[in-house]
Amino acid sequence: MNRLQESFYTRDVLDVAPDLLGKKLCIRSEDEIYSYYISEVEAYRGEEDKACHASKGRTPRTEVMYRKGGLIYIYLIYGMHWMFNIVCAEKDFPQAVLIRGLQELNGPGRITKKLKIDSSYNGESLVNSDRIWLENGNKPDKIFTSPRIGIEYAGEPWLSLNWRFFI
DNA sequence: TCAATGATTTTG
DNA sequence: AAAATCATTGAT
Repeated sequence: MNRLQESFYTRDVLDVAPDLLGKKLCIRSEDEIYSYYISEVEAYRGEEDKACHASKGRTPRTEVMYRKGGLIYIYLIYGMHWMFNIVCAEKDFPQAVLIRGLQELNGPGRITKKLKIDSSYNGESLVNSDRIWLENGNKPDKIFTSPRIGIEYAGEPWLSLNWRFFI
């Protein structure tokens, strides 16, 4: 067992996001353990980031992002897809990483469908949970960056920031 | 290129 | 109470 500890998550989201690439996402389902390498992520950082849900302030939905790093933030988009996010930074700093892709499994909505992740995981801790956690994996050879996807509504400068990281 | 589909947020 | 929003996907 090689589980990542809380100190990994409580750093700034811009440090955590690229470090997540190549890590293993492990999930227990019916007493079988499956693991997938993370290949694509995006950083969402604070209330001033117009693309981040926390930019509108603390609401029942975004409350979990204001808590300590290492928790899971789940929410439904377009009425049909669960998005899987990892909360970062210390308490009261709303930051999260959206997991957009796993090795041989691209698309944030397809991940949660395949792994059977739903709202019951919201607020769960990757440090303590017995059904989902992260382990050290392969260090990626090279990391690419680009602007984030699907946030046209946020406007500049957020639209141009290279806060998407992928292998 | 666009319909499906629903929790959350705002009053467009 | 009603309407708009939306970090997507898959089919046409």
